[in-house]
Amino acid sequence: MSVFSEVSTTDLVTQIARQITEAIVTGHLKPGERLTELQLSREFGTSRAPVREAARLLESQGLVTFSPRRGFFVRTFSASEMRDIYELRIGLELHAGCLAVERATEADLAALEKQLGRLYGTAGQASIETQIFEDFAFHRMICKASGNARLIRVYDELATEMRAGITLIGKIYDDPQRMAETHEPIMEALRKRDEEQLRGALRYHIAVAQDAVVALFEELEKGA
Amino acid sequence: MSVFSEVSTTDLVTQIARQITEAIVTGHLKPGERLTELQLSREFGTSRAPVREAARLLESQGLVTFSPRRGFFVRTFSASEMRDIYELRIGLELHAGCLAVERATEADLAALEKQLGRLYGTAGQASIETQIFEDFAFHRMICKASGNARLIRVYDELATEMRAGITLIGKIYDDPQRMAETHEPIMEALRKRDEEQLRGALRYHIAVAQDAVVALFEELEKGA
DNA sequence: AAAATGACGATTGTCGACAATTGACACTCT
DNA sequence: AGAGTGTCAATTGTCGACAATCGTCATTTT
Repeated sequence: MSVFSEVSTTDLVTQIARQITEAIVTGHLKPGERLTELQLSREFGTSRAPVREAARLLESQGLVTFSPRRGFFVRTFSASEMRDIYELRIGLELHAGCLAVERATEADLAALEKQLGRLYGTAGQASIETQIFEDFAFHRMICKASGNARLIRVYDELATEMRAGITLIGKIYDDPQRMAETHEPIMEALRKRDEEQLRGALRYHIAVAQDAVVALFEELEKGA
Repeated sequence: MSVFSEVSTTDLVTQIARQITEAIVTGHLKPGERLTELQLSREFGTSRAPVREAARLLESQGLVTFSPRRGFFVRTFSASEMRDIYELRIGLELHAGCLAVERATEADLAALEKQLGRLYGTAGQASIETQIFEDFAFHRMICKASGNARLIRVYDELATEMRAGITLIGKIYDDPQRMAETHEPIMEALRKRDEEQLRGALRYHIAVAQDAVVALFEELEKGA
């Protein structure tokens, strides 16, 4: 048994992709903004090649768009795209929930309870980014409890898009305390392992978020 | 109005990615096989750069895996991964079906009927690749009828993985005629726009396929 | 003979360079 | 002035090259 931990071999491409992703979901890079390869490569202190590969990764992940001979741009989300994303999320998360009802271990449930506590903890003090992060973490744990690795991958992609969209408009969580409370019906259904109740609770919870986000995006489009 | 059709500007990367994908799903490139950049670039008559970018695309799509300093390999599927893929497909397609029940136009339904006819048409004469293709086309049309573009993107990714897996083992559709017939309950539910019946029919249909594929993969793993 | 070591070929990681293309601006002509 | 045209800087597409690294196989050591 080795006493040494592995030396990090994360290649440049992955590192760059991560940094760009972070910049996008935190709103540091704004939708529609152009990603100039040369400029980025200079900032990262690398050549253009790794930047291009990283950008391609993000493209297939839907975070940036690519136009031949014109380059990469931070993806813009329309209201209808956001509607689609949330609609897909409903299907995905309800499915995950049903699986979780059958498969979740006691440890999974305990972790969820703990995460719910963290949600309450964010009320009043944490930044909005932290609130968003913890909220997503809760829902991700439900997907995790489904035991389906492929499902989580899709969910993570969706989550990234949602975060990018939400950060864009900022104002979603007007009341953190209330935000945490709306998760209670979900947690309760999970405790009871009641599939039908969980489906209902999740569907309602996500639909509310969908309505809010879509409405904001429609507002945004009207203004533009 | 222009009389000229657009000149194809598909860049090298996309072309290469398509060709590699095709080679994988048709079994021309076998799982676990190494993708040597230099060799591929010579075959395509390009340099390594576009090949690398294409490979990265396929990686995030899950068709190839990437190991730093070792290169790209055609993805191998385990039985449990296949189970996850089909399990996710169930969630996805049932959700799509429910949406389709509400939203499908008469034209959508007519197209589905036509596609069902094509399924019968493949019986007896078409190659197994054609049968698989037409089968997937039918299910894709259900997703299309959901009107959710994001959902289709995920479905297409899953379909690619399923095709890659199925081609690997080859023998799934032992009786094309019967394969076509098993789609009848689905079509019937769509005609009646009966959500519950559609969910049941789809779930059963896909679960049968899942059982067959997973069993074959488990067989394969035992042998190896 | 088995295990450890060393060297070599093959392959990837990254870079800088050059041609091709784009978009914007200035210019011309009517 | 307005439409069209030409020019130019900025940027992308692609390439070939070189260093770093990995796997393999022969060699040495115990």
